[in-house]
Amino acid sequence: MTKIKNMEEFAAVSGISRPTVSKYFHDPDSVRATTRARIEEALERFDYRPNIFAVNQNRKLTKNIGIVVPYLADPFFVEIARYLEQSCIAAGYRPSLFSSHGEQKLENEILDSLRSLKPAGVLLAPLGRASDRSQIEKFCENVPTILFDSNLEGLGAAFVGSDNFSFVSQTVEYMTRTGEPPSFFEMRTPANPNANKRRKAYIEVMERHGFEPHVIKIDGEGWAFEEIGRQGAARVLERQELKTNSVLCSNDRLAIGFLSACYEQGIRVGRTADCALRVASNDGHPFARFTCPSLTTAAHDYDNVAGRSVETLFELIESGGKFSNRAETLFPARLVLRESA
Amino acid sequence: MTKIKNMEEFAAVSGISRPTVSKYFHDPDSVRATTRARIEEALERFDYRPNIFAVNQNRKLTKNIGIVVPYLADPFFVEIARYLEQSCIAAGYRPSLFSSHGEQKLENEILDSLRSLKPAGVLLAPLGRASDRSQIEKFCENVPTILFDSNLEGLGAAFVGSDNFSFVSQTVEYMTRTGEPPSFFEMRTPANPNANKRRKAYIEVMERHGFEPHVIKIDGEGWAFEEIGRQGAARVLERQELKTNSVLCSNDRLAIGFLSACYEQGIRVGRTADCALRVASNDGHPFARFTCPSLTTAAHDYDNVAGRSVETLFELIESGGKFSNRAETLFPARLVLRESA
DNA sequence: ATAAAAACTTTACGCGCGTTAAGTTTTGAT
DNA sequence: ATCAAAACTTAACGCGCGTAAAGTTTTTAT
Repeated sequence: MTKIKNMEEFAAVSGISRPTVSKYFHDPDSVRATTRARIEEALERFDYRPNIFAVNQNRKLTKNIGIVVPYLADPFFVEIARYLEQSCIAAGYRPSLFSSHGEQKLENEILDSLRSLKPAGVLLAPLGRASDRSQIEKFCENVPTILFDSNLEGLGAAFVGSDNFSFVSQTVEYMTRTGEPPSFFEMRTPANPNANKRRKAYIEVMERHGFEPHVIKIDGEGWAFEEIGRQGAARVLERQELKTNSVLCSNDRLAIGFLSACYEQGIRVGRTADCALRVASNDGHPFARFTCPSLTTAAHDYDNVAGRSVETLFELIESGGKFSNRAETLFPARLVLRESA
Repeated sequence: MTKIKNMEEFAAVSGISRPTVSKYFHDPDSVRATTRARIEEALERFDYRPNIFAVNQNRKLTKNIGIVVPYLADPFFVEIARYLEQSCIAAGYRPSLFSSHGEQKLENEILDSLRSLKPAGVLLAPLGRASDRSQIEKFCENVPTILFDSNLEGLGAAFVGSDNFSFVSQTVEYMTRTGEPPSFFEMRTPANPNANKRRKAYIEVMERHGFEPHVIKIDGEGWAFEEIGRQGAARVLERQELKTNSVLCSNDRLAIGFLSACYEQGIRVGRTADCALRVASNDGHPFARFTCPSLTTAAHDYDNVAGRSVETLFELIESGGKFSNRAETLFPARLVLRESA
């Protein structure tokens, strides 16, 4: 069996002309059934596939899709990325995964190298506060981009994410209904715009129920949320800054740190009578099941956020890269009751 | 300012001929200093960069490097991947990150799509037991590949990983020195060859110290180690199958599940007198700091494993893709003492 | 059966760059 | 100043494929 070097040779052994073979690889349904059969039969005898570099050089639009997440060490983004990758592959695209690892410089570099990939579209979960807004703006002008998870107002052709109000209202209402109203535990300078929306939602829901909001802001920079949460919680607990026996953490990774601090100080967390504190949180982190105690949390609707993101991107690509108006789709959270609250 | 379309135009505005410009982009030091200066000056005035598809089509060897990990939801691999990515970029290569997500089908697909990327080299952490050995073998014949983390005997040009004996001997010796000898807690059918080496090391070290080894094998398939560990531990604890008050988990993710089960059953874990059980583990998982109690573990030497892997790959690339013999480099573990043991 | 439409074939050019060959200029050592 | 080596320039071909144009065959509709 001779090695097939290029489409010319493959066309020869399949008995079909090269332009038709080229058409087939672009879209198998664009050729006659009998032709398709002959090509596919040849495809089984010889393992040929078009040189993607040559293909991408000559097509105006590649089949590449960029997936950018801010922090891959967060299993939440890994989950989302996995779903996005597979949806892209299923639709015949070639996804490439990138993580900004929490750094603006890296995010910019990724956008830069993404540009040269001439992608059909990009799914971008930006860093948020640390993002270089002007760079992302420029990027979105040239490349069809859907923002997800973290919304940068006005940027990208559309945004798909979670409804932060839904997260917080569910957790706050659950906690107040079954116990004392919670304090809100967050970073002083959150990395992510979702955090601000969650704080606002907390205040609004608390006031609506006639409770006085109590926001605890802890110091810390960067994306090492667990450690920041642990140290912040340690201080808060030592100084007894909690007004009630109930805490709502802005996100699960802070909560993981919080629970760690509680354990270290011998403070028993849970909803049972023998516990001194209840802790709930937001995100539905994959590890929330394994904290001690297991973490009550309002979970992202992973499947819908990821699914809608790719759907929207495909629509965008088919629309030629532009939408007439920028839609924002928000999915509500699903409250997951566990032992911590 | 006119837009530069291709190298021809860029050569024109820089006043240098296209072949020389091409040479510059291949290696800036290969042209005369004055020439380099003129090109770089033009580079500042116009933002041009070579079309990577055209470049890759024509170069025998691309500057692409594939990084494949078995399970990205494990932050351990994210850490390694981050280091590998940055080393590749620093060396002028373009890394692409892939995760097999624990599935053989995906691992094979990744190798397949990697082939068409014509990479200069690949850093592959295989699934292990779930890997399709023959597929990986074929792949390694055609693409310069360094295996890391998980060794498949004889495959790849070299292997870089951790010395499992060092992990287990340190943890076992520490535990026996400061308390009772541990039972070994692992999956009956581990996903990874490292697990087997750890078991063997456990048995050897125990026997060397005159203790009877006690291996506890729990059921469970797949890569959801935390949940497998939790359920397995729950059974073990209920049936009181432990011979001593001391457990060594094969890896940190199992240990996270183990600690979770202990907490659920009200079993206090730690090295202090008021604790019923000591639990240690292996890997140095980024979350091990935040378990309750914090997890004593033998940590991978991340930096060295990652650093040596890329170094070896670069050597391999420079050697033309073949080594005369297949070296296996193992780095010892670093024992991290925390509260759990 | 017949004509129009659809799908195909052949031919040929272009994409952007790597690379080579032959000739020219610059460099640096003597 | 002299000359060989080094670095450059011009010219040209090739990579593998997209794609367009013109002509031919097959399909579909009437």
